[in-house]
Amino acid sequence: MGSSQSFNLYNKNNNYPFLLSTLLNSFKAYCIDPTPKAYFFLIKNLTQNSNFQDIVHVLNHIELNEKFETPEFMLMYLIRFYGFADRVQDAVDLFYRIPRFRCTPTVCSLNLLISLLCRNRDCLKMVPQILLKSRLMNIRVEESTFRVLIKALCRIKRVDYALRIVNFMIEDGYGLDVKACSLIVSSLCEQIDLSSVEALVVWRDMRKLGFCPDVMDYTNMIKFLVKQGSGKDALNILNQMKENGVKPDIVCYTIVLSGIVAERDHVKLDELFDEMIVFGLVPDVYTYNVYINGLCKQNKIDEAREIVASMEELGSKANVVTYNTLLGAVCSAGDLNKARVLMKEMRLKGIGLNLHTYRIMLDGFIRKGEINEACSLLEEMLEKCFHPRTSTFDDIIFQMCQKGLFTEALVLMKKLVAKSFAPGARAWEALLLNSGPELQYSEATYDSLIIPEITQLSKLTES
DNA sequence: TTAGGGTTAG
Repeated sequence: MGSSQSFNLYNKNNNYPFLLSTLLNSFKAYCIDPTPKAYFFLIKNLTQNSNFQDIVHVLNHIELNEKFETPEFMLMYLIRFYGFADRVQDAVDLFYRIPRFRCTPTVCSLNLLISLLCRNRDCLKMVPQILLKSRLMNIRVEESTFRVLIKALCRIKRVDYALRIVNFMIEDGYGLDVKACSLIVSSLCEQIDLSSVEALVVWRDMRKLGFCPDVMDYTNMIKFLVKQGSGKDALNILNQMKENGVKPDIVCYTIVLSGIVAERDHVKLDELFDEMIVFGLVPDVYTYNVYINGLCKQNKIDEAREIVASMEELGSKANVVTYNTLLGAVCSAGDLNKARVLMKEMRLKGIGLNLHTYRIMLDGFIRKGEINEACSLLEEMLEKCFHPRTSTFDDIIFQMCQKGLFTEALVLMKKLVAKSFAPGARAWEALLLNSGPELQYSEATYDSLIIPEITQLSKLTES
């Protein structure tokens, strides 16, 4: 589109695109040569309008008709532009062509090109070739280049290769790249297939290479281990940290504590919490939430409530997570009265209920067969545009039908379908099974409610 | 030296 437009604007005398000939003419009028800056202005204008064709003309012109050394940043600007416009081949071609603009390419262009190629799995294959060719172009590869590669390898989940590059760098006399090591640790959490054992090997190898992790590195490592369910390993890393004179902070402790809670090591939980206090760290709402969760897992709900009271006295306000934790415990203990009190408390404190609050409460009410409350909660939830689980609909409708609340169940069903929610087979089955003659609803109800409902549902499930 | 990084949920 842009090309046909610019074609009309071509100057008939010199066959240059309009903007280029305008630039050349205005400089000619003052009897001076166009400067690289002027070309850069032109190029920026053309990229803003994605005028690819005219860019080609301008580049050809600079290459063939100008004498100045083109500043590298100008060409880098274009390489980046091509990269982000998904014209990777153009970016690569321009990179190889840099010397023809009387410009000496540096590692900056190389790093830029590699980072662009690393954005895409297919383009990544071009990287080795580029690295080889860049040597012929006399570009000196730097630590920064390796870092770009390491980042890319971490992103495509090849920590092993990333670590190999770290090793190559050391063999090549670059020394240990601390930033690269940090990069590797911080990418651990995104490595889905990596086991905690493998991660610990990577960690140990880097330590052997002389890597001195900082708080952030330790925290990332601990986070990974906890995520993998290795709370004990996380605790070991915390101890390593202390031995190495790096002070764990509240975030660090909070993550380890959550790992300990997950392992249900309640003795250790108390020990570590106390240790943290002794070290002078002040727990915040995150820490308290983890601790409260630990207490709830032990069914110590009253103790948990005491903690909530005391944490508020100490200045950290309970939040929706605190209450969801308590509600979850109370509901699974089947103590709906306590749950009702807690909900009231939340509303009084102005703590907004979130998706999880509703899900926890609904599960609690449904399990106890409190269908009326479940229904009004469901309505409230839908008004706030939170999505209940399909099984929740099914449970409610199933129980309504069992209690003979057939008409109510149909009304609810209608509401749900109108909101494009698709209840599961169990809900429909319950409705249909209850539509026997003993329930004595009219044929008109059947025709006006059930049939259209089923028709709509089948459409929903098809799409 | 600073921030960043952290909490619940079948």
